[in-house]
Order: sequence, then structure tokens, then C-alpha cells
Amino acid sequence: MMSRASDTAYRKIRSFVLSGEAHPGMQLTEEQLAEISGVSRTPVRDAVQRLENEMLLVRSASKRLSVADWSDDEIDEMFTLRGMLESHAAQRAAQKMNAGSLKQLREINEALTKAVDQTTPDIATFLDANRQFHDLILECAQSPRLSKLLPALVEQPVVRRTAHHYSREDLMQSRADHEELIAAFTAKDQNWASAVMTSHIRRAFHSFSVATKSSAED
Amino acid sequence: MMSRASDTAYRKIRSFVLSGEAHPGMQLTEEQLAEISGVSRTPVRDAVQRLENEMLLVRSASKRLSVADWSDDEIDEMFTLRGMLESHAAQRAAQKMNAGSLKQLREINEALTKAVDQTTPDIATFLDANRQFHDLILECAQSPRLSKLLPALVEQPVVRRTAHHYSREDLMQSRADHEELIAAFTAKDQNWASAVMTSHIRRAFHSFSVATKSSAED
DNA sequence: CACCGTTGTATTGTATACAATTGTGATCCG
DNA sequence: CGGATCACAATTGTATACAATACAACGGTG
Repeated sequence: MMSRASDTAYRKIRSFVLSGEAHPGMQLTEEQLAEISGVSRTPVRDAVQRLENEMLLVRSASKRLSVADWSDDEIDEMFTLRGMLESHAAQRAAQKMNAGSLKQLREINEALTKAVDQTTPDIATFLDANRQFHDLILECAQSPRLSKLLPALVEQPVVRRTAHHYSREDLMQSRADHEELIAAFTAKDQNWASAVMTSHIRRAFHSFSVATKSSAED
Repeated sequence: MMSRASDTAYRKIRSFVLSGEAHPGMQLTEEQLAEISGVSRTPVRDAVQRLENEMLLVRSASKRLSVADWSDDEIDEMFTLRGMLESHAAQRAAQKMNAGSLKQLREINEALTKAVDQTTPDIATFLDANRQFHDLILECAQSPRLSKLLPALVEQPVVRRTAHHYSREDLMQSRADHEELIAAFTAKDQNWASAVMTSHIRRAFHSFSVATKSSAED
């Protein structure tokens, strides 16, 4: 269990950044964040260091804090790295997967399907189920190191902003990818699992690209 | 530049761990580390969080600190991940490499050659030049995210302990790998660079495996 | 004698005060 | 008017005191 204050600070600051309330490049002070979080600067500094690792916050040469502002190249790179690591996780998971986890994966993807399979898709539920699905795979990969590395590749900031741009087709395709992943896991086929994951992540990137491009045209 | 106290704490604790003075699994307290570092607990906690990211230190469920103790599987996994990420770095570097950096790489590998090319190889100099070589490639890859990720895959703890086991052949092969990397960079051949890096890292792993295995037999 | 709570102690977590550093703006001189 | 310099304001860094939590030893009770 995380320490109370430093954890709430982490969550509050994180949602402050991800909600878009804080725009990229915006300067911050530790004291500001302490007020927002309702705790003192000590746990805030703890939380800030974590967020620096996720590169949601950056420190200038003179230690000033600001909200990260990613270039197109950096976003591409993030998806690439995430693709590499998640594929590797899928590969390991395929090897170590057991019946219980497999069952859980199916249940999660059923929930995800329900969220998508309505007249107006429930994006929040979709995103949550999607995260659960990937987290469970990561857990099955049984690699503490991967588990440490992957959270530093947060796609949330871009995903959250663009999720409502996703077409129903994109969401259905995600669902289908997950189904195929489950099939690969069932067959314990590492290469299959890895390949599906690679295209799954890469597709997400292109959906994102199209979404931002079109929103830029607004 | 990092803050003075928290940085010295980081370096002192790190070397305390890497020197082997602190054996794997050993329990630590923040106060102990504060004494060792000669600073108060506040900057120590800063340093500890960094070292946790590098997984040199771990916290139990109840926040107790201890020196990490890696299983064989985890070490294998670390080399695998490092291989993936460094290959990717090499690929990007091949694309973005310029004449100045190439010249530097050649110079570094000359220094490395000198260190190896004597009756009794100078391991310390070799390791230092080797690190410089890889760091420069990482810099040329121009990916802040990779630069953030790779330090979390420290091979130092195992390398330092086993470096003196490395045979002259291993060292010469490393030198040759670097030469081939330079050739790939000169040709701006991304696939070549990436492939050479993959085998370079993987070879290092097997040299390490053999070295530890034989030292276990002592 | 085993088991479970209770109390005391060790350790980590948080707040606050202060030190060091950095940014800023006014003033003085050229 | 332009630029350097100094003073002060804002911000980050560190130490210390205290609060909360986890651990261990002890003693009671079934």
C-alpha cells in the first residue's frame, strides 16, 4: 500500500495533468501542487519524481517544473517502445499463462464488448477494461522489470484527449485483437501472441494519428 | 546539475551497493544510508527512489528497504530487454548519426582497444570506454524516452563482479562488435546496426553466464 | 504449551522551518 | 537609452521534529 499523502498527491497531480486542466508547457511550482493535493511539499516532491519518470512532468535545467509537451516524434517513439515491450510481455505471458488468468481475460473482454456494443459506446468503460486487459497480461508475464518499465510509457495523456474521436470500427477492432490474443494464449503460441500485440499497439497509434490530425483541422 | 546532497547520497549508496559491500537481500534503513552519505534522510529518500527505479534497491510490502537480489531469470530478462532497447537505439542512431559523433565513437573504441591490447588487460578502462561508447549511441538516438528507460536496466552489478572473469577473447570480440557497429553507422544501415547490437548484448549475457557459472564452481 | 492481544520500540511518512539557489526588476553608470 | 549590477522576491533543496505505522517481545489466557 502506498503512503497516504504521497499517493493522493500523485493521483491528484496526475489527473490534473491528464484532464487537460494543465496545458502542455505550463509552469508549475511545488507549492501550487501541494495546495491542489491538500498535502505538504514533502509528499508532493515524492509524487513529482514519479511523474517525472513517466515524463508527464519535466524539470528545466534550473529545476523549474512544467507540464510535458511531447513532439510528434516523441509520441511515435513512445508507441514504438510500448509496442516492443508489450509484445515481449505478450510473448512471456503466452508461455506462463494459466487457466485462471485466461478466464479473467475473457471476462474482461466481455465487459469491454458490452461497453462498445451499444448505440453510443461507453468510452470510459472501454478504456478501463482495456487497461485491465493489458495489465493482466503484464502480470502474467511475471517480469518485475517489465512491470517497472511499462508504466513509464503512458499513453493516457494522448488517449484520453482523443478517445472520443475513436470510431466504432476502431473499438471493435480492438475487441477483435483481444480475442485473437486470447486465442494465441490458449494455444500457448508465443510468436502469435507477440505479433498480434505488435499490430494491436501500432494500430492504436494510427487511430490516434488520424484522430489528432482531424481534430487539428477543426 | 543534480542537487548537491541528494546527488552525493545517490552516488554513495549506489557504490555502496555495487561494490558488494552490501550483499543482496541485506536490509537497510534510511537512517543508515543517511549516515553513510553524510546527509539527512530527506535527500536520501530522493536517492533511494531513484535507486528503486534502477531496481538496485527494493521495498517490501511494508516499505522496508533492502538490496535487490536478482534471480537468474531476472538477469536473463534484463539482458533481453536491454538488447531490445539498445538495438532500437542503434537503429535510430544509424539514421541520425553525423560525422562528429562517428569520429568520437572511433576515438572511444581506440581507447578501448589500447586497454585490451596489453599483456594484462585494463578492465576498468575497458568498462569505462565501453560505457562511453554505448552512452554516445544512446545520445545519437535522440530519444529522451529511451534515455530515461535504459538506465533502469543496469548491468553494472553483475558486470562489475564478473569483469575480471572475462577472457581476453571476450574483450577482443567486444572491440570487434564496436568496429562493426561503426561500419554500420557509417553505411547508415539501420538493420545492420540493430542486428549487431542485438548479438553484441546477447554475447555479453553469455559471457556473463559462463563467468558466473565457473565462479560458482570455485 | 500454543495462541493471541498489548505494549514498547524501530522505521517510515509528513509537516514545517530554514538554507541555498535562481529569477526579476530597479537603479546606477556609461 | 543600453547594459551591468545589486538587492530582493520566488522557488527549490535540506534538516529536523513529530506523527503514523509496522515489528518484536512479552505476558496473559484458553
